[in-house]
Amino acid sequence: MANYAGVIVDISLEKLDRVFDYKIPAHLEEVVHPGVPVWIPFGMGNRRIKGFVVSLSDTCDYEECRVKEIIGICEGVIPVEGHLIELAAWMREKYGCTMNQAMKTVIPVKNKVKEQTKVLISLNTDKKIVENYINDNKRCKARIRVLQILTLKGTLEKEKLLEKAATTAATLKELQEAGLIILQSETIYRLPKIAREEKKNITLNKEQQTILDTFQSAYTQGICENYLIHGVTGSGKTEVYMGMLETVLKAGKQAIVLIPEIALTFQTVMRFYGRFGERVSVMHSKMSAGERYDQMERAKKGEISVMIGPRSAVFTPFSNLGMIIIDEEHEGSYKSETTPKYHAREVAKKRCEMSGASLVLGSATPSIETYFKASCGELKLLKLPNRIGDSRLAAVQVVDLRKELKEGNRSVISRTLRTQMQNALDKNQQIMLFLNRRGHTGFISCRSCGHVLKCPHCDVSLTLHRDNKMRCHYCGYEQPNVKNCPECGSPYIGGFRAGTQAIEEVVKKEFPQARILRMDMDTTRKKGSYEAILESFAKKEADILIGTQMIVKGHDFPDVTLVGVLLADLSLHTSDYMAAERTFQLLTQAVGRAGRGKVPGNAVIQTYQPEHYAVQSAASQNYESFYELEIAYRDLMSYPPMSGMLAMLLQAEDEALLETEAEKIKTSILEMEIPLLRVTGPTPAVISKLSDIYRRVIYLKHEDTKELYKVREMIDEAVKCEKIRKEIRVEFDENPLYAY
DNA sequence: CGCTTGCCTCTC
DNA sequence: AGAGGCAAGCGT
Repeated sequence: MANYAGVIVDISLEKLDRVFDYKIPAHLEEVVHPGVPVWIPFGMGNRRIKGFVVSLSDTCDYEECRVKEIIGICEGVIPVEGHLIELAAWMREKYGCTMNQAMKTVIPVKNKVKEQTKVLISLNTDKKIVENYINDNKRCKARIRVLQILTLKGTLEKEKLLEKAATTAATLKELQEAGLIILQSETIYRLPKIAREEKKNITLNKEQQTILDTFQSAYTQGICENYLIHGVTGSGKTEVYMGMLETVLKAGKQAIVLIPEIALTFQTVMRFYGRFGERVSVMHSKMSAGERYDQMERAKKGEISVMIGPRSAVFTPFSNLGMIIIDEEHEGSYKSETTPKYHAREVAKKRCEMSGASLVLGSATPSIETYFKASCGELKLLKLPNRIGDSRLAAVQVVDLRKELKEGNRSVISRTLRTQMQNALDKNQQIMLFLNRRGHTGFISCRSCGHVLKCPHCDVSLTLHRDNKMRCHYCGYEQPNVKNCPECGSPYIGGFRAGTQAIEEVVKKEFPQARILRMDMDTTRKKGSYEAILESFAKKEADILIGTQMIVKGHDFPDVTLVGVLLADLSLHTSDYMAAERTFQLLTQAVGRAGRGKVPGNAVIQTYQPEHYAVQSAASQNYESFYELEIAYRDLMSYPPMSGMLAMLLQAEDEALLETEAEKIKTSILEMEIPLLRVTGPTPAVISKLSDIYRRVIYLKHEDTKELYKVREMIDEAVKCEKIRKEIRVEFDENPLYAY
């Protein structure tokens, strides 16, 4: 029996980021294991602090007489088994955070958060009594409206009912007192109980079945492989996931399904729920910590076998994990923005490795990194090249906006797009217009020839700053702004200013008879409005939906036959190396929205750079051709995945100090004399000043990520022994998704 | 001369 | 993080 426990204290501080030994009192011997949260006396005052047991031992390396005893087990925190502790240790190494930070990400902690509930209202009596009541109380118009709606719809949410009946809570109270309706509170995350009718036998097509067979035969032989399912939009990946899940569940194991944003794929969730019923649980991204905790607890207790959720669901404490599925694996939301800046894909891979589970990645547009791994054989590539049923991929046309301008059309809508829109409207079909705007990173491009000003050293777009200078955010290169295009001399060169509002106005003017919905940050600010807009569009209450990225994902609209991408260039020139990849993904997903039903779809991509390979490959829906060109670019420029990249963000209030210290840090890195290490910067970050704190970035590149970790270690050490002024805050990010 | 005040150290 | 230790700062 172990006498001592190694404990990590719940204080996120580098100096305390180590294991402390504690005695295990006899009465706790049975319950103290690695992963168990405990109360411990800490410091001179013996204040009661939370800690996590990470190891057990018979001896201790510390003066026996000074070792204190564990007070007790900490309730309200789910203890996890050793695997997750190991995972936390791995995260500490990989992402350079403290053990405590890693533990906190891995272990679900209960916070006292007010329980979010919604009130459901339904009729209490049979229709006769209601009818009588209506007849007896003809004057009470509001009450009658409420009753009529309820007779029609059954159960409704309080807010919705009030809105529909155009009345207030007072009416409901009176009805409740009269005993005609019942109000019941329900925790908001609980999914509506839906009929299991969806459990109809789904027949897989040949391609789907082949993939499933491959998986099954390996799985039943106990071989756990990692897979990438590359399936075009609408190829029925979800059905394959379901088949795989069934195999895993049959083997008595549990599975985690990661999806980018729960709200976006509500339909998908319902399908899983319909098929596996009570064994499934869901974690909302909007769920409170307490609600997430409840779900985690259910998982720990073994009440459920499948957890569906966003990136944090990767830590679901299943003890017998058989598989992790990551749907839309290319999505950026799988990477955490806060320390530890982990990528769910990497964590999932590690977790699968540890518990002998299979990893299944799926996407229509896999990230370059993943596809690269697949081509190296690290992942087994499975393909679904065709859509299911008789729906076909949309026919895509690329419109050259330079030509359009030359021929006198200065509208945001090209003549081709206008004609197609008119066609669709005439046929009573729906249209989606998509503006792939991302931030206002002010790149400069030529309207005449499409030329974009780029950094001669880094091959990313230069960004225009207020001082009218153009800068590269990787290396700090700068040059004055230009008046004429350096390629063709045209004066029509400048930045873009386009918003969904402006476009809505243009469309209104051109198609006054069409009903238009707009979806962007402004119109979706209010809670629930996001779903409301999509629902309204699905019900065909509008002909045209105009929106940003958010309209591309999830949700099938079978009546959408035309998709227009208004300005493909917008995402093409965000100033980082992933711009082309992101553009290709967005365009492919956008184009994939068209023709999901029986009528074949059309798509129009408008751009000033029709020859760009991201545009070309998206138009021809050819992932492989895009990949080949993109990986060559990454290779040439030593960007990930061909090389490891580490962003180092330096922040301070004093700009001058920051500048000198940043230079010093760079020098000290260079003094390490790591062969083949490339260091760029320091350069002002994209957001060079944030709430009065100045920001500089240094980028490090090396083929071997271990060399980059060495640099990080050196800097961490320098921070610890204050070789780096403590006014400077240092933060690291491995393979950053966006430029800092 | 003694008491407040702010930095430094240590925490099993 | 937070409590105790210790030396510089200030008031009687």
